[in-house]
Amino acid sequence: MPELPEVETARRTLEQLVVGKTIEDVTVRWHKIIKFDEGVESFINRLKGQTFRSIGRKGKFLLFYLDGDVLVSHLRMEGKFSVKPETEPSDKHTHVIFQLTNGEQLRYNDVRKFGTMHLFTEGQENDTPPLTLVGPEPFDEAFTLDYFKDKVQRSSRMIKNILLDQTVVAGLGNIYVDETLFKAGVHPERRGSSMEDMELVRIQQAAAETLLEAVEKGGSTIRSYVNSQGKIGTFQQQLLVYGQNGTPCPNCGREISKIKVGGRGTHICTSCQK
DNA sequence: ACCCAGCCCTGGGCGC
DNA sequence: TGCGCCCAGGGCTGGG
Repeated sequence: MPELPEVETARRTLEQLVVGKTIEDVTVRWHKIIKFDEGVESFINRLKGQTFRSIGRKGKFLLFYLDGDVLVSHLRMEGKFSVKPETEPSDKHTHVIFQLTNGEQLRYNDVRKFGTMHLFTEGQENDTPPLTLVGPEPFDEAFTLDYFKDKVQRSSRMIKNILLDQTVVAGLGNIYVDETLFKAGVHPERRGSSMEDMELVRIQQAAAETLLEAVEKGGSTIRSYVNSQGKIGTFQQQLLVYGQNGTPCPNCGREISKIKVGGRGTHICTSCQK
């Protein structure tokens, strides 16, 4: 499940693979992925002839900058891009194909069909949902303690749910939230209003550190997720609690348990996280 | 204003 | 072998 580190890894890979290449045509096999008010045909027509100029990222969104337009893509659970020769057959989970003028194809593959693509005139993307709903990333200057305190301590929500809220802090998903809360020694079901300043500082540090380390390792490869080159990240090898239920806590040796928080599988050490 | 359940999807794992 | 069921989950929508 791509979170910030996996999306950043995809961004870096795609930058090497598509920048400078031109879209000749687009095939959309699953229309619901395309979130464009004027319709899929119009989406396709606007993209034809545009060249990829650069690739950015905001939270978990990929931003493909073209000639005046920006394609904004969210991979959700299992979306992935790849670049293949047009002669290579596509599989049944390839839902959007960008035919490039050099004989290659940028393909969007998504088993669950949860991913989305928006198209904006460049400059308008940040003033329109979904990007207006993306808050600061853990290592952004805007993610100050005062900002974080304001969002957390006035809330009765559970801290895990607050951290998963992309308007509060962008980039964390289920895996890295569990890792962050473990490192910070905070129980995921703690209410925002009960959080002390020092605990919030620890969470901020743990979130930034966890995401940056994971980016360095190329992200985590859990279940089917592999990056655009088909290569796998290695951060899953150093996950401290996610998916580690039943194994000893790396800190105290007691068993990691798995509970449900807000409907999501949650991994904790009940002795280290209070 | 806030919060949560339900929904979108499919493949894998399970019990029978 | 195959069927039915449940689970995984990010973000949006609708209802309370």
